Amino acid sequence: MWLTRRACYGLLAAQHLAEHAAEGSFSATDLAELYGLPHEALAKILQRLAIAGLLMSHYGTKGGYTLARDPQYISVFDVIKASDRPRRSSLQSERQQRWGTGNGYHPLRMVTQLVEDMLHELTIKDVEEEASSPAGLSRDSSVRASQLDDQTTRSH
Amino acid sequence: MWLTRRACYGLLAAQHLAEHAAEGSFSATDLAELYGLPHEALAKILQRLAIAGLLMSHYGTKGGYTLARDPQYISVFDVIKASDRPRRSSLQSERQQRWGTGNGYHPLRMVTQLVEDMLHELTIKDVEEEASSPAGLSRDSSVRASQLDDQTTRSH
DNA sequence: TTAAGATAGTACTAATTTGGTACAATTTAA
DNA sequence: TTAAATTGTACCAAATTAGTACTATCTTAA
Repeated sequence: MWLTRRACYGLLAAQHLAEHAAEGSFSATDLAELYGLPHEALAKILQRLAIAGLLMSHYGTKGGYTLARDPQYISVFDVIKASDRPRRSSLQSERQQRWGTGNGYHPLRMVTQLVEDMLHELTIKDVEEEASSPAGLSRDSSVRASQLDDQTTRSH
Repeated sequence: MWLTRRACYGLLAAQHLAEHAAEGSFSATDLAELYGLPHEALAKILQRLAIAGLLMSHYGTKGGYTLARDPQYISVFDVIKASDRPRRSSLQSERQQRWGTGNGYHPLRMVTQLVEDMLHELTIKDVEEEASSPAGLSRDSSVRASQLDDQTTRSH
């Protein structure tokens, strides 16, 4: 519905690196072949993830990318944002002033904020665990639990 | 970050109609002038919301739009979807087959599903209440609570 | 009955974003 | 030194999105 292709590539790569962390680094070529993705496009996204500090890049013949830190400390939000990064063009700023953090129009701010908070709490580890168990959505994830406790202060 | 302009317009209109429900109907012209939005563009979105059954349209000189049902029964997801509606073109279907409900690539499905579920439970009433009280995000909303209970089957 | 003001619907154009490619430079390991 | 990898930039094509114009239809009020 709303995930861009680039965000998908980024999440896919992050998830793969998390799942196969034991096997060392994977190059852009490796990942492109594994998932049938366009090589150059994927490479550019991996670069962005590396610049954002989410991946570590390794030059040279046996180089490639590995996760920069533990999957549970990499949020889905970070990956999406880094993958889609160069979205800060001329009009975007004007748009942000009117719809984003700016004044007026709170209702929209609320909606975006809510989604962003959720994506912020969701980690690559959660995604990777989900990918392993093909059943319904995550069972144990403390993710939404903690988020919930933050926002709904109801007696329980 | 991800809300389209049309979705913003739609949410804005829905929120306004919810907040000023007592004042009767508002025409596209009314809303466009109130918020400084392009008239024709807004009108088209209001039409879509009406077609989707979220708004009721009233012809004639003193016509306009009103909410079709109580704000607490209109989800943000519905409004966004109706506002952006004609997104079912050729490539979209191919894209959905690869990234959506289709096979492989679960991790992405999980993320989108999670967000959609949240937007599904979030209602215009929640948004409207938030707009009224400029404090932090909603306190009482049973929204995420129910969602949580659905998805995390942990002993409690 | 008529005119005004509103929605309904279609077609079209422009702008922006997105997806993808190409290529040169740099770095590392064998 | 050479091959294989990342880095970085520039660019193009396609798709989506935003917006405009115009006509038809309907309802109310004068």
